[in-house]
Amino acid sequence: MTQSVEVTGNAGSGGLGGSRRDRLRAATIEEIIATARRLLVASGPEAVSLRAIAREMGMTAPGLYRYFGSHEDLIRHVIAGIFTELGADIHQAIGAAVPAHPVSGESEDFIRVKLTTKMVAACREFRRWALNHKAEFALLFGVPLPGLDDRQRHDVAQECALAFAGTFFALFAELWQVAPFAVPAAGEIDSGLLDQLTRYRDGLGSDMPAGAMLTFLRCWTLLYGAVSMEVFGHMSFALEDPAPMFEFMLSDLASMVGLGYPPGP
Amino acid sequence: MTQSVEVTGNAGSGGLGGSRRDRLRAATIEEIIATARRLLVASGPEAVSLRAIAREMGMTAPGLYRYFGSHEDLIRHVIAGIFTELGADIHQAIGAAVPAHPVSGESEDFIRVKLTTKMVAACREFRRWALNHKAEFALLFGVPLPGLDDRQRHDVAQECALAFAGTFFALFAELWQVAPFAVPAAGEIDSGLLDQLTRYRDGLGSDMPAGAMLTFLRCWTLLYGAVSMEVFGHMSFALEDPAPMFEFMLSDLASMVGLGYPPGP
DNA sequence: TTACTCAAGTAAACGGCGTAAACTCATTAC
DNA sequence: GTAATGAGTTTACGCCGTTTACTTGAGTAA
Repeated sequence: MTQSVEVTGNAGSGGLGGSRRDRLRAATIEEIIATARRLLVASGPEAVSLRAIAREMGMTAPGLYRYFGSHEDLIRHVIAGIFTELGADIHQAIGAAVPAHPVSGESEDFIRVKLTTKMVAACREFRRWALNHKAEFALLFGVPLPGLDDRQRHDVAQECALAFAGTFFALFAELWQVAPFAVPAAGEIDSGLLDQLTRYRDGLGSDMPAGAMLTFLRCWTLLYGAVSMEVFGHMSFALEDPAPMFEFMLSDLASMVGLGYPPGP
Repeated sequence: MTQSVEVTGNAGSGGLGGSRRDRLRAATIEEIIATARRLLVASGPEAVSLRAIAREMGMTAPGLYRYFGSHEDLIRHVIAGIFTELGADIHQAIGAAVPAHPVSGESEDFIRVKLTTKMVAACREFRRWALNHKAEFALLFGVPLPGLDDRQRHDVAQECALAFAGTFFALFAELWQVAPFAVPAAGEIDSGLLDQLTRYRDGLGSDMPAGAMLTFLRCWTLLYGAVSMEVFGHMSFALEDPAPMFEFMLSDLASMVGLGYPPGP
């Protein structure tokens, strides 16, 4: 599932090649982000310094302030790019899981199986990507940059994060439309929570019941927990290889959306 | 549930008081760790520099190398201390949730309710502590220090993390012993996973079935996911106040161990 | 008492970091 | 032809972890 959107060295440098650019052309935001990304992948988060990026591009650190207001601002753009790429990657994985075009008149059971396959593929791809891109995953889903306390303001990264969530949500919504499953009734949900879920749903322009939104978040929590623990090594106190545990968790997840045990990988 | 084990300024300084110590007495490892901890709480993770710690103690940074091999080594000891404190804190919360001493001849239902209460109290306290100690939580449960790739070696922090897990596990084991619940049968579990679970169980000296160990880890994954997402602000894309969602997740968790909907907070 | 040892530091330095201010210089606009 | 501007550079400041070499005071053996 590793596709062309994934990071490639010096993306967009237009044939200049090599790590040092001549001084005939100005740098572009995209080049800077790509360079930062390359450093991140190659040498980890602490290697992504303004000085290192500038060095890699054959310029000096203060020059980067023409393009970004601060180091954090630059990193935020890197994050935004990674979110977008991850979304596309998972989107493609979903498509690749069910290669055949839909045929009108398919049985409901068949559609259900196809959706199960898609869902499972999306989750597996999320884990696979995370394990293959630990530094990037940590940047997106680990401790946030701006400090733990401040509210997130409108921000490139937040925007792309929302778009990424949309990738999963679209699949979930499709599943709900085609093969509705049991979700908590509105009466079972705390009224404050119900309000928030309704707002969230309306913001997404969906018409699913609040209980379905809740189930979406429950699924996401479970998926996030399992993948984060594995990537960050917080599961290793118990399991040396968490892969089969992830598969088991997928069945928990599938049962939450009324699907059977997922097919093997 | 905030108790005496929580961080207090200049813990263990033996009446010296103030931030500058005179040079009549050597520093102790405990003092250094406590100072680092105070900086962490007061000013966040990036404020915990050797220079800042030393400054706070009225000495210079290289002097700390008498006590720790590196900055990372020091932080690891800080982490170990926080794990221990968190374990004690949750242990106390469990005790406080069911204050009465056990009476022989209690009905099984009553015991069950008591255990539900304990379990829920432990989970709630974990969340409460995490939200009140975000920087510390991030250090324990966020992106690990040594980089994402290297295997964890035998280490103070890992040791204390294991002990911390024991706090939850003891409760889980008690629950299982007193009121066994349905767990996946050995036949339903992937054989590789089964092996790992058995090893993990044996390492803990327990005699629960592997399926119960699996359920323990499923519960922990869910709890970790919910709390991490909230503390790190990764839930705010959907919910402004994740508290009622956490309560709902507690009911998911309770049903996994055969308990009813938990009583309100 | 004196000499020796050694733990517990300090001082200075190295290279790296984010960032600010002032300056350079080629391209463009008029 | 000249002024303005974009895209940098130089220099500097104050942080950081870490290393090396030096100091100092307490304890100890003779």
